[in-house]
Amino acid sequence: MDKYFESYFKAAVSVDNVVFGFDHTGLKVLLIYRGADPYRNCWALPGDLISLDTNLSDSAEKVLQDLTGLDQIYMEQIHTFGKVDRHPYGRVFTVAYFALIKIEDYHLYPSSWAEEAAWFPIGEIPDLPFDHNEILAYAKDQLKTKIRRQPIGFELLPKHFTLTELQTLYESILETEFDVRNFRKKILSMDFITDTGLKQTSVTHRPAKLFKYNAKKYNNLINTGFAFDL
Amino acid sequence: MDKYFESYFKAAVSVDNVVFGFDHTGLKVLLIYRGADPYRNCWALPGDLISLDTNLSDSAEKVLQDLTGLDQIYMEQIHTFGKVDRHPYGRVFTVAYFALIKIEDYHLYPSSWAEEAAWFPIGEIPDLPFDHNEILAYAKDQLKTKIRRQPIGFELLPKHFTLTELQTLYESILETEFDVRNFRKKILSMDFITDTGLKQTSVTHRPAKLFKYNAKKYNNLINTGFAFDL
DNA sequence: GTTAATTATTGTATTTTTTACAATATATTC
DNA sequence: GAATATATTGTAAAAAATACAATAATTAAC
Repeated sequence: MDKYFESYFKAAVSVDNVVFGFDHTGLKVLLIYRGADPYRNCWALPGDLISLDTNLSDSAEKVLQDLTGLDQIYMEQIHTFGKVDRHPYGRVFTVAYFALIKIEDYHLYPSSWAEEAAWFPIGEIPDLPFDHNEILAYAKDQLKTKIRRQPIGFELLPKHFTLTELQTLYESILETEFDVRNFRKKILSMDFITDTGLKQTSVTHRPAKLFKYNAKKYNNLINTGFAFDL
Repeated sequence: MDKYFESYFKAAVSVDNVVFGFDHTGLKVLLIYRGADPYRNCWALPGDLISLDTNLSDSAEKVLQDLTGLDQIYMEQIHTFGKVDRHPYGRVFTVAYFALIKIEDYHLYPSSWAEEAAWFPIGEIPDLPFDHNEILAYAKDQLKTKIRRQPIGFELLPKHFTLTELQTLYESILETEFDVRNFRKKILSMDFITDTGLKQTSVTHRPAKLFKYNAKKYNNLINTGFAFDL
C-alpha cells in the first residue's frame, strides 16, 4: 500500500443491534448492561467494535451472539451512523442492524463484557450512550415501515398464534386499530396463514384457533406479483 | 485510549455513490474513469475513501462533488458493504448512497483523480472494480422499490414535465406498462402534481401540457395519512 | 389551405377491494 | 345453568381499480 493511504486506515467499525421482541405486554427492545469502558455501567444496545478479519454480516451475528447468546435470528442491516464525535475513543462508524425474535423461544445468556441482558418495554427506554437513542428511533421507524409491507411480524410471534395475537401485534406496532372482521378477512384472504387445526389451551374462555405462517406459500405469491400490504 | 483497542482502529471507510439519471433514452448511471490506483484506468462508481474528520453524510456529498462536480442533489444512504477482501489495500467498508438527478440541469466536471465522468445506460454497464457491480444491483433494486412508494421520480425529471414523460419514467424503471387513462387519473387524483399552464414547444405534433411536482402539497397529504403508491 | 401524420387528452361501465357495522358461538368459573 | 369472557362470522355500501377507444391539437407535406 502506498504511504499516501495510511491516514485513511485509522477508523474502527462497530455493529449495533436493535433486537425487538413482543409479548402480551407489547413491544420490547433488548439492552445489555455494559461491563466495559466506555460507558461502563450503562444500559446500551448490544453492539461492539468488530474484528477486521470478519465479514460485516458475520460480525453482526457474532456480536449479538457473544453479548446475548442469541443465535440464528432474523437480522437485517438498516443504517450506518458516522458522525465524527459519536465515540469517545476515536472515529468509529457503526452499522446498525435490526433483529426480530420470539421472546419465549430464547434464553438470554449475557457474556463477554455484557453483565446483563434484559428486555425493556419500548416506552421505557432509558437514556442510552453513544448515539444509541438515535439508532433506536431509526430502527423503530424502520420496523413500522417494514412490518406493513413484508411478512416479518411473524418473527415476533410464537410459531403458533391466534388471529387476535396477530392483530394485537400489528395494532401495537403501527399504533392504530383494525376492525376485527376486516382484519381477519384480509389476512386470511392472503392465503399464507394456515389453520393448524389446534386450539388454545389453558384459557378461561372460548379457545381461539391456532394459525401458523406459511413461508412457502408467501414466496409463491411473491413470484406471482403479489405485494403484502397492511 | 486503552492499548487493547488499537487493533480495531485500522479500517478505512469509503463512500460509493450510485447516481441515477434519466432521459428520453432511459435510465442511466454515472460512472467515472479512474485515474488512480487501485483499478486505475477502469470505469467505476464515483466513490472514495473518506477523511476521518468529516461526518459520514457530509463525506458522501463531498466525494461526489470532488469527483464529478455535482452538488446539492437528492442523496440517500442505502447500504454498507463490508466483505473482508473487497479492497486490495486493506479492510475498507464502503457506505453506498444513491442519488437522483435531472441530467440536463447539471454539467459534469470530473476532477480530483477522476479523469472522466459519463452517463452509462443501465443496460450497458461494463464490469466494474471492487464490488461495484453488486452495489449497483442493490441500488437498482432500491430504486425500483422506492420509486413506487415515495415521490422521488420527480428528482429525475426536468422541473416541468409532461404526463407522458412521467409515465415513461415509471414504466421504464418498473419495467411494466400502465394504461394511459388510468395512469393519468391516478396521478392527478393524488393532487400534488399541478398544471403549470405551459405547453411543450418545438414538438412536431400536439404539444402536451407541462406539469410540476408540488412538494408542499405532498407533505400536507403525508401528514393526513396518505400513502403514495403506484 | 387541405390532408396526413403524430401525439395528447378524456369518460364510462364493470369488477374488485375496502369499509362500516353487531349478533352468535364456545369455552371456563362459580 | 347462569355469568363471564373472548372468538368467530356476513352483508350491504362505498371507494378504488380496471378495461377499453374516440376525439383534439399541433406540424409537415402537398
